[in-house]
Amino acid sequence: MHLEEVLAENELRVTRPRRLVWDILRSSNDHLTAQAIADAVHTQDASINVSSVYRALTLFSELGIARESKFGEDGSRWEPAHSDEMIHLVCEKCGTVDHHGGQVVTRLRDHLASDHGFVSSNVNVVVNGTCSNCSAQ
Amino acid sequence: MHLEEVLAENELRVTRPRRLVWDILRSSNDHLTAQAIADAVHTQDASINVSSVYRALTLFSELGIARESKFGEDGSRWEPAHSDEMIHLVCEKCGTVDHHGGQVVTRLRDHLASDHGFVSSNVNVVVNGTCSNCSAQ
DNA sequence: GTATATGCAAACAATTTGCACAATC
DNA sequence: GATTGTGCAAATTGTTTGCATATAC
Repeated sequence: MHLEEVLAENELRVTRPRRLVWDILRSSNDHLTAQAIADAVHTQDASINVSSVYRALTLFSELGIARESKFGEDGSRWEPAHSDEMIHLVCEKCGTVDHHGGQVVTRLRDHLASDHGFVSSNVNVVVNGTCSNCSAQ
Repeated sequence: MHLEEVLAENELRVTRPRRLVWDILRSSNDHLTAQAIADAVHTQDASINVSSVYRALTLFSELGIARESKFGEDGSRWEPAHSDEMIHLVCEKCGTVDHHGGQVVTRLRDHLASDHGFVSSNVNVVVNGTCSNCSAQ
């Protein structure tokens, strides 16, 4: 997916802050906080402000190309919007956040729609627990 | 479940703030924000401070009798910890938050444990979308 | 009576906003 | 060149904390 296109389609401009935020979002497979993104942006261009990072993230979310999840400490986490929704597995021991897409979410959506008439636009699953690594010890 | 017992078991004291916060949590079937709880507490005893509300909620969560969920605006939401975990259905049109317990969560936990070795302690599912009422219009 | 909890006010942290200037199209 | 986006600094909002006092046991 090209940022340029999405922005152009909506008559929005391609700016350096937006470019950098997007590249960082895409290249990381973690769920980054706005602050972490801002820090990463900063290593490439120290003149870019946190508020621009927030504005970019909010915009991307409205455009449907990024998603916000709330879990853990330190505020919201951000990730590029994948076509299949993600389950976040947060290990309480080592702190690792793993993701895990798949049919579980799809089945949940189907179930809610058919049996409860609830049409879901956005599913957010956060599971706290102990990952297999830490269980083994 | 009696607050008294749980507190006594842990050699903690039954105080007016804790009593009121607990009663409000139990009597509401909404997911209340700390502020909403503080407001409700205030109608009964205006001398009770927000910080005591936060302290009570944090304590209840540590004791396993309350649960924190992060969704929507205005910070975390709180509810009494039910034996079966809840799915939160947040309607984007009317703002209603419905809950919906059941096997979906249980099945998810089983799946994660058996197929991925992830032992879940706490599952939090937030689904945004349109409720049946609003879809009908 | 003693330890634990509280109220208060101040500190913190995440996020938002108004505005003059800068950069994109 | 017009308009949209940015940096900055200040405002907001949710939450936490240190400390002297009050309260439950």
